[in-house]
Amino acid sequence: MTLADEIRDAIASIPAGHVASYGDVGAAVGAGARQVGSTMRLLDVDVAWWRVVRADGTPASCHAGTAPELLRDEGTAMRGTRVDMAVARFRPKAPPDGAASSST
DNA sequence: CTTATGACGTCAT
DNA sequence: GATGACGCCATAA
Repeated sequence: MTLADEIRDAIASIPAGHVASYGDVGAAVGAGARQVGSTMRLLDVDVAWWRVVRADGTPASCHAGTAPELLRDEGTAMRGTRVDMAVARFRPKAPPDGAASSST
């Protein structure tokens, strides 16, 4: 099990109409915010990356132009071109004790 | 082993 | 509200 797998699982658990910040996903997998983004790009995970936005609701920099449209299509609460984190914010799960270690 | 980069986060200006 | 700067940790070379 690697960060990419943890990240993929965490993002896959995000319901339509909601989003999670890289920080939330990072915490859920026991990693940092940047690790989520960089690892995903490098691993090319096939997940709903558009449901993963920055802490302030701005879409990921590499999809900053397409994410808002995908989010609105799912009924995500939006604030202009950004996501209304006050409503659409979703936490994949609580910070596990084994995700960071991935021993088992 | 070290150096460099990054789909980020928060504070200061 | 937007931009600049530093810190964070994992991955690649």
